[in-house]
Amino acid sequence: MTPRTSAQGRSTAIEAATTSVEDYAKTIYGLAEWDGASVTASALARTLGVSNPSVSLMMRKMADLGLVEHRPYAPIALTPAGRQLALAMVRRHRLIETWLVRELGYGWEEVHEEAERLEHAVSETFVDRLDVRLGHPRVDPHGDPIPGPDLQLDYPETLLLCRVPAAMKVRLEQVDDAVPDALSALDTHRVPIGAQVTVQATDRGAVVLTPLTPGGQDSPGAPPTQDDQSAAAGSIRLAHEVAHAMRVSVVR
Amino acid sequence: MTPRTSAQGRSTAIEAATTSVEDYAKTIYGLAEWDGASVTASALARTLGVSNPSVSLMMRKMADLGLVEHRPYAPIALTPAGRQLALAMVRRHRLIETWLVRELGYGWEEVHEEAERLEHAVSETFVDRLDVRLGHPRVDPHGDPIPGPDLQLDYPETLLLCRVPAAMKVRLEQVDDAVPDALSALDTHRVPIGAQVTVQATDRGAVVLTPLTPGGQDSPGAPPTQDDQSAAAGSIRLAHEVAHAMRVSVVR
DNA sequence: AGTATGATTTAGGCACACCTAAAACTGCAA
DNA sequence: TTGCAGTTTTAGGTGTGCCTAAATCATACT
Repeated sequence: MTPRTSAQGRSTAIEAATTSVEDYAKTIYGLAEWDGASVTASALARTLGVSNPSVSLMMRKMADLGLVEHRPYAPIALTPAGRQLALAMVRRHRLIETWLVRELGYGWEEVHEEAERLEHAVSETFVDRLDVRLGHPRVDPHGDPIPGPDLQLDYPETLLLCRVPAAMKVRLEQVDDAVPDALSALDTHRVPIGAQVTVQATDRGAVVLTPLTPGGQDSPGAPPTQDDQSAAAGSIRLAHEVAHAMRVSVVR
Repeated sequence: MTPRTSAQGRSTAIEAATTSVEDYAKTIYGLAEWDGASVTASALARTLGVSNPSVSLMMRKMADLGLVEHRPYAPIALTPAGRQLALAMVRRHRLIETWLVRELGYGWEEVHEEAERLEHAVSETFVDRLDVRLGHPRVDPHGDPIPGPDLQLDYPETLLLCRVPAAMKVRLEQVDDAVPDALSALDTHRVPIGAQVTVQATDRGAVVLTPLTPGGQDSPGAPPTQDDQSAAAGSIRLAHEVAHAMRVSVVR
């Protein structure tokens, strides 16, 4: 897609961002935010589904644009401008997802792909009006916090579920909408965002847990399904990949 | 934008359409539909804001894709597949515009640009759900008919306003949403879609007319503005360009 | 018929974003 | 300390879509 053309070109670099640049910024931010680790070129390549050389070239370009800090062979970090861009994209993405679920009847597992395309096509005006219409939501359907119009983002203190020690009582706060397996796991075990669970055991990243708030939001008409063995036993096993896609807060 | 990737690749050429191809198809269709004339390469270039050679190259590509009929130096016509693609884009565009006006508080003069970008980003699923939510509207806020899910399009028999002979009584049916001057002319003179007018005189495409249904949909609180001279006299002059952007039906 | 005028196509380039293959660098370990 | 394995960058190439400049075609007019 061509660069975003705006009436008043205030932030130069951010206005000049192409679809690709927007995706890179968002992904760098996501990796840093989610894992709290330093972002390597190859992690970025893996996440974006492109080759390492492509990342290398793009990092040079984005460094020239003043969006990333990057000395050769060193890890990658966003500059303040880059973080601005990333947060703007996150805001778009999460508002769009909220809208798709609330008003267009999408399931929470369907919205990611659609939002991924739409976020590059909408104007600032659009985002602001959507925000008003939705009543300035603070989190999206996956529990992910939505940056405000000033791009400020406040979120509760959370841990990656895969890093929670055994025997801890926690509340499910967020799921990564880009990991379908995580979404479907929560769906099939009827564990909604906000549910409390106890971590029973951990096994090299994989997690076994028990729901405390029973049944979640079982729809009134639907009888409890008996066809799920682990749910029947009250104990759920999540693969590392899946547990890595969830964030929880500690319950005192 | 990259080609539209679909789960089941049924119509090959249509699924492989890039944003540019979609725009070309839509524009060719628009020129043919609106004017009823044969579409030349340079008219296409002018409308799309690209150079003639670009059109030439793209026509070869779209001919290879089976979307247009084009022998060198001859006018351009869509194939049935090309028409399908164009109608699908028109459907998207008009449904999105309807939604922006109805639910996001956009003015009818703001929606074109936004829809122009969104129409390339949304999925078929999105369009269908939007259609349902809006209650299967048959026309958009500019009076333009919206193709159904089967891409069938039925519209009333209309004339370009700039071709209406003098002394004829007509009803305003459609405005071209891509012509801001036409939209603002109707706004300032308070002539809504559906209004009846008499064509007073024509002057090489320019048109002078008198409203018959007075006042249009004046908002109750707003007193009739006195600051418009021609409207006060009950007689409105539209430049050719503007009159060419409107379609009317004959009132018996 | 002959030519000028405008429409159209070919030729040659540029920017973006991606790729594979090969070279260069880093840092850990024998 | 030297070597090796993995990471990262450079080199060279592809596809899309656009551009300007130059050649070609079609036609309308003298």
